[in-house]
Amino acid sequence: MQADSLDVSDRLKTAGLRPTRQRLMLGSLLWSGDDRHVTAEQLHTESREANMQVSMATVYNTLHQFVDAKLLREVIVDGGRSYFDTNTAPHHHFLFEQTGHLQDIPADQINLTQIPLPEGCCEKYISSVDVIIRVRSHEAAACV
Amino acid sequence: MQADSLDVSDRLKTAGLRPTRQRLMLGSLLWSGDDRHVTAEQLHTESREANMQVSMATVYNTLHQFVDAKLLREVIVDGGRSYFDTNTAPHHHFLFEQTGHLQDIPADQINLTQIPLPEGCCEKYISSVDVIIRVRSHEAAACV
DNA sequence: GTGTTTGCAAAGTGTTTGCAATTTA
DNA sequence: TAAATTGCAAACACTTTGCAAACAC
Repeated sequence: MQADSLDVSDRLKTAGLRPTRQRLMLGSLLWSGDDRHVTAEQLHTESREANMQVSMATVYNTLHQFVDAKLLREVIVDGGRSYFDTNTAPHHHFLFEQTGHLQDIPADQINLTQIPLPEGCCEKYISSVDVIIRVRSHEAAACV
Repeated sequence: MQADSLDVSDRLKTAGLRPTRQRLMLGSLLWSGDDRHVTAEQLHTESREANMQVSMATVYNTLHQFVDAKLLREVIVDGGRSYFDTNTAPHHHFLFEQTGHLQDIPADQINLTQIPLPEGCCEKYISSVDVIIRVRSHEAAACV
């Protein structure tokens, strides 16, 4: 599951993005483990912790380039901040309200075979169906 | 379906909110017709058009008081702006991406009888299940 | 070398807040 | 009159942008 920097480089090239120092580093932070949900702020902090200088502007620009290139998906669950999700396959999310953390829900765990369509619209105009299950308590909630 | 100002006044009193000039006016804009999805900006514009002076700060404060009092529901579908939904019953939304408009989907049109739960969590910790169906084309899209 | 990318600082957007003046009960 | 509410202006958090310097190919 570990994606080394060669993979990141290839990924960028395939997407038509030059493998610059900054993109390689942000990409390796994003893709060197399990699927993640990060904010621009978090990623910026991580890159500073890794002693790699990247400006906030570049973090934002890069994240959006990755989204445009379908290397990431943007998830909006609360006003103010965007999450960037390394899982680009269709799926859904738990949102833990206390912490703001997201957790993936595989698409097949939610039955959405019969979605409604608005007046005069057909399936091919649906760009996505997003389900967010908001969880009041914290992640490891004991269920009484 | 028309809610006159007496209704608004009653609604506010029941919710424990004093029926001030501003709340009565915003309430009557919100509740004098079909269910609506408005932004703070829109509501502020509407109140100015009705020749009623209300400050932006008061629009925001009032909307949040209404949300806290369960007279409204806040819907977040894109970063930056919040929508306030006069339909407080459980339901879902179409989001028309071109216009940013929302349209209600009655809860019973989407089958969500078997929702998954995160590790160590039970139904009673679920505060809501929100489905957003994003529609690429405009509202009156002809389907070829 | 040429076009792309970066990073700073400034501007932008939507929202929240402190506090004095006003209004409500 | 006492407590709640309003509105201004300033502060806020997050994000975007213009442009000169740095970089990749």
